[in-house]
Amino acid sequence: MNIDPEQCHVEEALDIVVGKWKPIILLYLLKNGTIRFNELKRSVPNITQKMLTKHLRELEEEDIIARKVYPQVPPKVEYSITEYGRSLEPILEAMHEWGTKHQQHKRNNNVPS
Amino acid sequence: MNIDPEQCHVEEALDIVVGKWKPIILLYLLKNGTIRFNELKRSVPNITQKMLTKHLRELEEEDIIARKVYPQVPPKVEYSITEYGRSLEPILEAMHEWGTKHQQHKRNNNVPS
DNA sequence: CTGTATCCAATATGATACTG
DNA sequence: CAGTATCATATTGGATACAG
Repeated sequence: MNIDPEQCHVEEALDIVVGKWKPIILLYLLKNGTIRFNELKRSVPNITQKMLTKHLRELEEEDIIARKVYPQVPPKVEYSITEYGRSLEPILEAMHEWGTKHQQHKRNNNVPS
Repeated sequence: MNIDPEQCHVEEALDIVVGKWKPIILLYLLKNGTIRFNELKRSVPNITQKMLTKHLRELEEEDIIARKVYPQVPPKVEYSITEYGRSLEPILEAMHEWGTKHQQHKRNNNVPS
């Protein structure tokens, strides 16, 4: 470990990825490339419009995703992962793998969830 | 990307590492191996006893850190990272590196923080 | 020294109704 | 279709006092 705790930037990465629905939103965007608002809403069970909008705005603000509006009625808005946003992929994969193993670890040790 | 969003386990990993002071606590433990409660409290500026205790309990519960009590007066309690806890190190390093680059990315694009 | 307990403020999330 | 506005609840974290 060579990270100096005094000047660690783990938080900056966490800020992007933390939020009740952000990981799953990111996974859908990484998987599909481009997806419409309602399509995403249907894909993420139980998410409210408010939270979907909020998370999408935050990710857009950080240049992780792009928002494309088609000026038509009814409106059509497409979201996609940016080139830059794809740099998060290894981290999400690492967390997914660790999380999977952690579930197993807890089962092996009868740790109450 | 080959993670199925429907069965993603990113959350399980995030749960461990999310919390206002958890990353810096983990970094100190990874760096020092063993550290006493008050030493840790002094190392993490502004943290309250309540939050330090809470985070340490949560990490212990997940088998990331170990707590050793020396039955003496005044009490002495040492915290250390477990073998298993060390498996988080690559993820923290990856996030730290990504976070560092992200700060630079934002500066390059004049993104308001 | 290593905690707990209590009360309080801030933030995150949810439910629901409304709009161009 | 893709949002916004409003009100309510839940969770997180902080301040402070106290205890073995």
